[in-house]
Amino acid sequence: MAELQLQSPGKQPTIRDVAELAGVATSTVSRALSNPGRVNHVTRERIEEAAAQLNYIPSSQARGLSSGRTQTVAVLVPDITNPFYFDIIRGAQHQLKAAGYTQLLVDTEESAEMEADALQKMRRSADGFILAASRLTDAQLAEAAAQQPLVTINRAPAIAPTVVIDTPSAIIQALEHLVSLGHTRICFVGGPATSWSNAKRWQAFQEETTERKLTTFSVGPFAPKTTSGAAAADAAAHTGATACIVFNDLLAIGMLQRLRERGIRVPEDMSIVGCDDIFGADFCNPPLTTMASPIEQAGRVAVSMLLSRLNPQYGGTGRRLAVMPTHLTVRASTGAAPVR
Amino acid sequence: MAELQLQSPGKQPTIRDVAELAGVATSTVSRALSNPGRVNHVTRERIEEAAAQLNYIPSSQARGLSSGRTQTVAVLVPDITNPFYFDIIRGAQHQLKAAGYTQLLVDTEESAEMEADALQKMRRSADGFILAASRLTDAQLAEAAAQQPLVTINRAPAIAPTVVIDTPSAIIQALEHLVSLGHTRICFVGGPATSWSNAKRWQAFQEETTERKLTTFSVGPFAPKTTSGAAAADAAAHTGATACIVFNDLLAIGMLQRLRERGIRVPEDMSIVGCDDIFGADFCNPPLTTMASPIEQAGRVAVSMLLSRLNPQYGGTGRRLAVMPTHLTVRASTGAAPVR
DNA sequence: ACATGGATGACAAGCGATTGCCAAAAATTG
DNA sequence: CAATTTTTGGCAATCGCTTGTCATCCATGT
Repeated sequence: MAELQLQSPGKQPTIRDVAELAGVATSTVSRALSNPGRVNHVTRERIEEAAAQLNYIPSSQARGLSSGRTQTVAVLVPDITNPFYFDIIRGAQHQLKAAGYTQLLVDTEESAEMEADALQKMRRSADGFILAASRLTDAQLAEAAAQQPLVTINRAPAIAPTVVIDTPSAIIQALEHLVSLGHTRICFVGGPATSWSNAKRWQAFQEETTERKLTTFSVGPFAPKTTSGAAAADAAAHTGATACIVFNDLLAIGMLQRLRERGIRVPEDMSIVGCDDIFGADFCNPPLTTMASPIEQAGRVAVSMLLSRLNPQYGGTGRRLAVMPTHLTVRASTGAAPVR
Repeated sequence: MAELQLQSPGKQPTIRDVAELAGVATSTVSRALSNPGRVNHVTRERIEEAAAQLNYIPSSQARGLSSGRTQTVAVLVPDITNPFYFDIIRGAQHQLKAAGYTQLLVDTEESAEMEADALQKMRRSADGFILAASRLTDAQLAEAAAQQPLVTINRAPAIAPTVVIDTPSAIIQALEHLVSLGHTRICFVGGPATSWSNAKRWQAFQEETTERKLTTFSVGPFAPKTTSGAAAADAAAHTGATACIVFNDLLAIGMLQRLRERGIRVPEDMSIVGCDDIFGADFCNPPLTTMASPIEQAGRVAVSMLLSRLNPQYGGTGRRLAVMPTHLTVRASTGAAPVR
């Protein structure tokens, strides 16, 4: 492929070269390429042949300049190294590529400011945004949503179209599981204060434990990283709880390590339930009981929602909310409550 | 910030609006913004003020169209969900952002074809490319390198500027470690056939084991995923080796799981050494002895090399090769050879 | 006070595509 | 076969910015 690359490397063929070779006007080439059906079948074939021969690739810059669209979607995640997000990233990437879009990945480093900044700086260069676990305030988010098309993941609906992972219901499953194992003193280990998911999980935890008349504790907030696990483990152990429901797997895995160091056995002395079922949850020690969800699918759905908004002609339901189901995956980090 | 957003949402301010507000020509605005020093201090301030007031962001499209540069670099990785790469991605992202560039992330899904395709399709939209663990043949790579600026990571030098992680020397360290533990029958568990790193590691393994007169085996190739670990573990166990040096941590972690299932104890019956020290290597069971390297730094260095090529005026050494040091991190997956 | 040179900033020509408009050609109809 | 409709494809304006060219202006040296 690409054998007759005789032009000097720097010179890319333009639409004019193609038009000349095919013996038509540039506008015809443009239409043949981006709006087939508007051009004669034979002519189009001739044009496509010429384009292929020249190894012509339209300049997305020029295309964007005149059409106003960039065929690009920016995906903002708080932490690129958090395995939770790369399933989202991959899901989004798949769906975007299928639709001929390019993905712009931005790591906002858990900072609302960087997030707002990226949103602002890229508003010209992206047709739309996917905000995964946005750290923005409701007001900031509303403002951003007013300026450009965006879809959020794990964020309050109503402000913008959103894909939520139904962790509250997973919390209930987790509590049921723990109660059935005899636990009555349960601790919630909280994630970032600005995380909407965290708030929802905490809320579900409170409601459910109150109803079941369980003794509860809570510690946190902690950064959602394994390195915060030590502090979280110490705090949780100090409460006297026999089981913990942890904001996410990263934190839970960090706790596992610390508890082991301290000689607190999991699950004999303390049961741990994580959330997300990320890469690593199945091979840590002990393997983590966790609330699993179709994260990659969440990424795909978010993109679909965004694209149907960007290209209303393709139809699409235009729904503003998608809820992803979750289920508890029981592994070895939960067990019967210790006898007192 | 951005309080007087009175324009209708769709209409972005252009350079003309800024020029008008500041009372100068558009060209002056352009120069003031992208080439300060070419414009009077006071005038520039006035322009900057006007720009800020209008919340003006230059269109990267238009800018790219006339300048020929896109201020964008594409980073191609074989598998976005492989933790090894996200350190590279993050390193690259940091360095790119610092230089005012945008990162385009592409997951080539371990496919040489997708890689070549992306390289081709994006040649107009990116100023340069970073190819992490390229799966291209030497010929394809040479062709690509002739068409556009690119830097490879973990790929033969000479064809293009490269950042290599010095795993061969790490292999030697690993062998030394295993020999000192009494192992004499060692198996190399190979990664993808198209991986240059794999070839280099295998070569180093062979040379060193020959010199030390060790009994060696090799199995593979295997896909670098935990799911391939089962097959790899079975094959390795079958050889009768007492220790394995595994292409990467992903595969090694997969093997760990399988060996456990089969009742083969690690490290009592079999020692395992991984490579890369990825996320998870420290908390798997048992924690993995592995060859660690500054992966994020590799990403940063690759970007630096690329940028100094794209912007020769900024100087930069223009070196074509950077070697990242590695060292063995001993954890619990290696131990004394079993007594026969 | 005059010539000189360096800053400064206005003008206008592109960059490579898209797209509205319209004329020519082809297909359809009565 | 003429009249009408539908297709087809060319012209040229336009998108927002960069940049080469050149006139103007001011500070400097003599």
